[in-house]
Amino acid sequence: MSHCAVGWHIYEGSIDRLGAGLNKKVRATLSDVAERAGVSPVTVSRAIRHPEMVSPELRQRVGDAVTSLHYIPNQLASALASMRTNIVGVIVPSLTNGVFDDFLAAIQDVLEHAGIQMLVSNSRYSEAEEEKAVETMLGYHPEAIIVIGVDQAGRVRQLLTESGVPVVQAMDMTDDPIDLNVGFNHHAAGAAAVQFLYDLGHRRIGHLTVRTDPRSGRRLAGYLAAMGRLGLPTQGLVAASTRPTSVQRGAELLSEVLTQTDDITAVFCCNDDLALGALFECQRRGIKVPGDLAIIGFNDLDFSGATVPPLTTVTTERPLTGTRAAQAIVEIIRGGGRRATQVSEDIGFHIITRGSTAPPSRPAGKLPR
Amino acid sequence: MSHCAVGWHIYEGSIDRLGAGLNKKVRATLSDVAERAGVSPVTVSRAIRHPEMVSPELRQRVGDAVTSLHYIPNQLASALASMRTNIVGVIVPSLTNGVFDDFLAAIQDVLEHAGIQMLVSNSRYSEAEEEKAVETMLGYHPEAIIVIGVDQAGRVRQLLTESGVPVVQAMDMTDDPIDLNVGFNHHAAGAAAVQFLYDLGHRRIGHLTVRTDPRSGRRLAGYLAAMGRLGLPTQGLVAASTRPTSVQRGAELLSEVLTQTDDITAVFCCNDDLALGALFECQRRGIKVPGDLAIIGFNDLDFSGATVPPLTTVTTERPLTGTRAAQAIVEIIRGGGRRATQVSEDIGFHIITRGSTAPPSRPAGKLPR
DNA sequence: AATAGTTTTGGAAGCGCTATCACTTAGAGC
DNA sequence: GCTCTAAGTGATAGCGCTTCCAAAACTATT
Repeated sequence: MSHCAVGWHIYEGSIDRLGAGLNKKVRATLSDVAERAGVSPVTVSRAIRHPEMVSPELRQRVGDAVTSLHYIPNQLASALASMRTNIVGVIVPSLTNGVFDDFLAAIQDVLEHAGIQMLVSNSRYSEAEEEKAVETMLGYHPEAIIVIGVDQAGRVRQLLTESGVPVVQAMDMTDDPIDLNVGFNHHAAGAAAVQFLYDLGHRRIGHLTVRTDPRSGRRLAGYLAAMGRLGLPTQGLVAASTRPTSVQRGAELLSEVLTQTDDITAVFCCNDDLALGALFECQRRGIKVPGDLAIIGFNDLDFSGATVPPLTTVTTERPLTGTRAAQAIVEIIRGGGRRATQVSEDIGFHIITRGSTAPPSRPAGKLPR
Repeated sequence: MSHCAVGWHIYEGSIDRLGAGLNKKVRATLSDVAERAGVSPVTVSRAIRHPEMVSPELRQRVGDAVTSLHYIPNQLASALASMRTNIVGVIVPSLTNGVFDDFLAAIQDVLEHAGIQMLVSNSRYSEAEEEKAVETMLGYHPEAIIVIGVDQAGRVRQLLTESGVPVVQAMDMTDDPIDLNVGFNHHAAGAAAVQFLYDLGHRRIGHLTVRTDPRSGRRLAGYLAAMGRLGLPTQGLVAASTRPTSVQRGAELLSEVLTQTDDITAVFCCNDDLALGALFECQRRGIKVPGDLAIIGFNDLDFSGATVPPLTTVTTERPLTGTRAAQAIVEIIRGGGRRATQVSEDIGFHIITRGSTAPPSRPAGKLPR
C-alpha cells in the first residue's frame, strides 16, 4: 500500500456486486501516520488524543506526519473503540418552524465548544416519526438525546428510558420527566396572556391556535382556564387549524373568528406567525391595532419587535433553553455520567409589552367591517 | 454476560480515571441476539440486512430475538465494517436564517427515504468555521457533503476535493464546481429584479443588502450591472449592513437610503426579511406601498404572500434545490459511485408579481416625510 | 554502580459489525 | 443409489481505533 504526496491513493478495487468501493480514494489511517512518523500506531493515537503524555519531539514528528498525509481521524472507529461517540441527538418536530431554529443554534454553540457533534432529526410533528427518529438515533449511540416536549409515550418513552443515555425533554415542563427537563409551563403562559389582556380591561378575548402539537394545546387550555376563572365566555372566540402554522394561517384564523363574533377587543395568538398574519388581516380590514383590536403573540420571533405596531408577545427564551439543555448534557458527559445537575429547570416566560396591545378604546361595540 | 428481560444489564465496571462507563447500561449486541436465537452472529446480521437470503423460519426466530432484546444495530460498527456510513453531511452558514430551513427539510425528506442520516453543521457565515465543519464532518466519513455556495477556496476546497466523496455546492452556480452544483445565478437574479422594476417604469431604484455572504454580494453586483446597463445612477441608492439579516435591519436600511435620497420610487431588497422590514418602515412613515414606493424582495419566504400588500419577490426554489441535491447524491450512492448524473443543474428563479410592486404613480417627486 | 522510580513507547486484544468464502443440508436428476 | 446444484448457515478475518498492561528508556537516589 503506497501513498502519494496528497495523502490518498487510487484504489483499483474490483467492481463488486454492490458497486461500492469503485475507484474510491482511500484516506490515510492511523497506521499510515505511524509509519510515516516512524512510531507505532498507539503512539500516534496518544500524540493526538493526549499530547501531554508524549514527548514534545515526538508530538512534533507526529504532527508533521498528520499534516503531510492530511490525516483526519476516523470518528467512527474512535467511537467504537472508546465507547464514546461525542454525538448528541436532537429531535425536533419541524425544521421550518422558526421556533426551533434558535434553539438548535444555541445547542450547537454549546456542544461545539465541547467538541460534540449534533445529530438532528425531524419528527414532523408525528409520534410515529419521532419513534423512528429515536430508534435511528440510538443506532449511532449518542451520548445524550434532546427531544421537544414532554409527551413521549409508549415505545418512544420506553426506548428513551431504556437507552440508558441522558435524555432532555425541552420546551415544556412535566412532573414526570424521563430524565432531565428544561422548559416552561405552557398552560401558565397561556393563562398569563389572558390575564395580561384582562388587566388592560379586555373582556372579549379571542384565541387563534393550531392543533399540531401538545404545547399549543396547553396554551389553549391555559387560555380556556383563565377565561373560565375570570368568568368570561369563550364560545365562538377560538379558531384552531389542524394545518401547520404560517402567517397566512393567522389571517385565516382571525377571519374565522370574525365571522362568529364582531365584538372581540383582543386576540391571543398561539404564536407570532399567527399574530403577524392576524395583524395583516387587520390592516386589510381597516381594523386598528391596538385601538380596535389588541394582539398578543407568543415566542418573540425575530420580526416581532419590528412590526407596525410592534408585537406584544410572550417570550419563551428558546436560546436559553437550548443553552441550558446542552450545558446540562455536557456536564453529565464530562462528569462521566454523574448527575450533579438539577433534573428539572423551569426557564419561565415573560410578557414583552409592545405596541400591539392597549386598553380597549371602544366600548364593547362592533369591529369595523 | 446475562441480560434481563428489558434487554440491558447493569455493568458494574471499575471507576476508571476518565469516569466513563460508570454504572452504564449496556445494549444488546448482535452476538446477544445470535445466542438468543440459537444461531451465529453472521446469520443474524444477514437476517437483518438481507432478509431474503435467509429462511423464513429463521427470519422469524431472529426477529423475535431482536424484539425481545430490544436490539438496535450499532451503526458505527456497521459503518466501520462495511465502509458505508449512510451519513450525508450538510454545512449551512446559518441555522436561524429561514432560507436554509426549507432547503434542509427537503434534503432530509429525500435522504430519509433512502435510509440516510443527515449530519448538519453550522459555519456561521465564516470561512474558518466552514473549514472546521468540513474537517469534523470528514471524520464521520460521510457518503457525500452538501455545502452552501460556490466560494469554497484554499483548504476547504482542498479538503472537499481530496476527500473523494461527492460534494454538492448548492444555492449558487459556478463554472468551476468542485463536483456537483445545484443552484441558480444570483447575479442574473439581481439584474432581473432591477429589469422588472425598470419595465414597470421605475428609474430611481434603491437596493438594501447585507454583506454576510457572497451570494448577497452577487445580487448586489447584478443590481449594479443592470442599473449601469440601463444608464441609471446608483449613487446613494444602496444601503448595506455588515450585521446579519433581520426584519429590523430592513427598516434601518431603508431609513438609511432615505436619508440620502428622497426620490426613489422602488427598492430591491436582497431578501424578504429586509423587504418586510422596509414595508413596515414605509407604514411607519406613511409611505404608500406600492404607490409611493414599490418593494421587491428575494426568496419568497413563508410570510411573503401574506403581507399587506403581498410582497413581490424573486422565488429561489429552495425546496427543489434541496431535493435535487439530495437526489443526485442518492443516485450516486446507490450507483456505487458511478456518475450518471448531470454535474451542474441550474434551478433558475422567477419573479412572483404580487401587490408590493406597481408602476410609479407619482412623477419623479419626493417621498412623504 | 546498582537500585528504585519515573517517564515514554509499544504489543495485544477487542469495540460490534460485515465481507468473503467454506461448509452443510435438501432436493433434483439420472 | 449416486452425483450435482442451489439454498442456507457458519468460521474467519478484518474495518480503524483505543484501552490496558508490559517493556524500554531515562532520571534520581543511595
